[in-house]
Amino acid sequence: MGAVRNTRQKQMVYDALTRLDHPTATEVYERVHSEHPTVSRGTVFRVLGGFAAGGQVRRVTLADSDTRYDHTLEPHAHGRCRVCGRVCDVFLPDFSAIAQTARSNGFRIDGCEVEFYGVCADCSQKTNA
Amino acid sequence: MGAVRNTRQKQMVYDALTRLDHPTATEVYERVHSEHPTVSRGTVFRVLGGFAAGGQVRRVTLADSDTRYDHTLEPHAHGRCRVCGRVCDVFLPDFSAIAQTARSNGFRIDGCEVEFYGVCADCSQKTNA
DNA sequence: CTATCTGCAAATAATTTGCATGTAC
DNA sequence: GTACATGCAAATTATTTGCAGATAG
Repeated sequence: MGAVRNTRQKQMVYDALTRLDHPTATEVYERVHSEHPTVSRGTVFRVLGGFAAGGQVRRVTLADSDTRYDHTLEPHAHGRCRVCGRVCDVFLPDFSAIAQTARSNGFRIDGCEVEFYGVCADCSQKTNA
Repeated sequence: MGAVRNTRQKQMVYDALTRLDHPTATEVYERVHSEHPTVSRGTVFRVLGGFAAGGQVRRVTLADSDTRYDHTLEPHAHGRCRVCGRVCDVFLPDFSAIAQTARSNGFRIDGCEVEFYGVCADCSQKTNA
């Protein structure tokens, strides 16, 4: 009981996730569905939810948009470009100093989600050219 | 043209916001509506959106929940307690080191939203008591 | 006065869910 | 064979929007 099964749909969802850039569930659905029209919306949402619960993918909630999914598990923050809207990965130095400050506020940190706003490398280049 | 007007509804929404702890738009609506049944859902959503656009309040998007609103404008991060679910304010040391690291990734930071997960002071105390 | 705002109710849009059928193991 | 997974379509839920009447300045 409780055994998670490996299905074609799960493989297709995971595959689409790796080919897309921080997609929403609907974007994953559209990608999978365009290639395999029998796959349903409900399945894509359920599969992504299962992946997130199982830790195979990371669920990302950023401001002003739907829930996104990220196949990169290495801890990292996200940057939202104010010009093109793209979501970029931002790797950070370690958080020990922050965790310590938070602890002095009484909050014991064991995980985090960080979203930065700014301008991505591509847009920065175009603007300054 | 474009002048923003001061209305009773806006005052009530702002007042409810300050009395609630990181509420969702629906929670603000329920609070306002319970005291003034004529105020509509649409108005509360519109007023909160206007406040956020005007910078009078901060819109906060955290994982696994609806959009929340925060009347505290001083820059700060949020902690989500894994025990009681409460959203706590977490004030951070300055981000200059992080901003510099991000810049070396090509992303120019000009704002951020941070959510930490962990255990809040109250729950920490109860657990260890 | 008149541009902005509000109330209402209908429209959107993301996500969830019930149920009968399909299929991994 | 059987428990878990899927497809479908309906249900939920947060949020948005059109429009006619109300009101702030």
